[in-house]
Amino acid sequence: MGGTNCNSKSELKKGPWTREEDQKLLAYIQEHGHGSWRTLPTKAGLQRCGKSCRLRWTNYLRPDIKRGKFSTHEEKSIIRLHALLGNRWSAIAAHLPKRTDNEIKNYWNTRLKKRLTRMGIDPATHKPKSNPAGSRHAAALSHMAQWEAARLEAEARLACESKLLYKLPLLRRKPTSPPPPPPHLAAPPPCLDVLKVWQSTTIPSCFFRSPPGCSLESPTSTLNFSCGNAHTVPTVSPMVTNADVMPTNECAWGMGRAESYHAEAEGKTVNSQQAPPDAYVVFPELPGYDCDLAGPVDLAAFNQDSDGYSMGGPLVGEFEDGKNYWNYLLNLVSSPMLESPPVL
DNA sequence: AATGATGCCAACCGCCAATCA
DNA sequence: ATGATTGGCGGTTGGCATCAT
Repeated sequence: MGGTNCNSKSELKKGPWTREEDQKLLAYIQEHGHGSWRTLPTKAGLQRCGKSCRLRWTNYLRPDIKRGKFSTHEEKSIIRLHALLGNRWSAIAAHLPKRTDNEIKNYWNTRLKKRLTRMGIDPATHKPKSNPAGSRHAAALSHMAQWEAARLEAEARLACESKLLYKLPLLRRKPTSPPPPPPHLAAPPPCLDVLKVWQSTTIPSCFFRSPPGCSLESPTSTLNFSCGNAHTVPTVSPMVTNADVMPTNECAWGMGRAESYHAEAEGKTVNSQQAPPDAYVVFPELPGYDCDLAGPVDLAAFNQDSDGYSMGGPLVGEFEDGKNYWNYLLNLVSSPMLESPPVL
């Protein structure tokens, strides 16, 4: 077993790839596509196992891979995505365009994990290891624990509801809406990835069926929330009606019909259109809004950070000067004054 | 300059789930 | 229904580069 088994034939080459091997693999795939990875090495004239070829392609040779230093925003994204998703690198990579899961995993293991550890945060749980009570850090990290608990609760619930949604489309609230798309058109079952909650204020993949013209597809991940080219990452402001809100102990998750959206990229509006008829949005409870959400709600309005990125999350507004929790915490991470561990 | 420690990252390994025959 | 095959994922390792002593 073990995928395209690399152990069965001892004559197969291992170790670093040479330029010649890269060129062979690249040339073959560009001409024929990869097809079956098992048979590819023979056809391409490579003394490698198919699995090795696949990894070399997905992690290194693919033309749509962005390499090099991670930007500050990417770094922030990895941290908060990890807080939401844990070590699900492919899921994280699905939300970082052009980055591979391997690269993100390496970056986390070699840098971000250590940085969090230095701050006294357990990188596995994003909770404080030991912290003096009453400190600003402790307060922040206690919210992190609440967020984590809410995440788990929501994830479990949404996993159940994702099954129901196929049987009970529209949550029994919208009898005039169309049935779910046929299997060949359907997106993956909604909300198994709880990150859609976070995404719902940021990108159109919040729609169960995404609108055209956007993509957050990872070069490696098969978790496909994408729908087109990946040149830009638009900010999308869905308008939601007929929402159901499901409160939990600390926050609430909502689900509503996506009436319309407009997308922005590179600082300007690139389109404005009706949402697909079967598009739905999952979103965190909007602080200050009535849970019944009688009218349309602009999700983009409730939570953006100073960089203009939507931050999402149920804890907005609990911090002074309007900064949301995640932004606050991420600023802690990147703050030079916190390079050393907190004073005990 | 030599050597050991540490950082970094490409690649490998083993497991799992989906698909196929 | 079942076993084999395949592709994908996350954890781990090997080896090179850089830093510290």
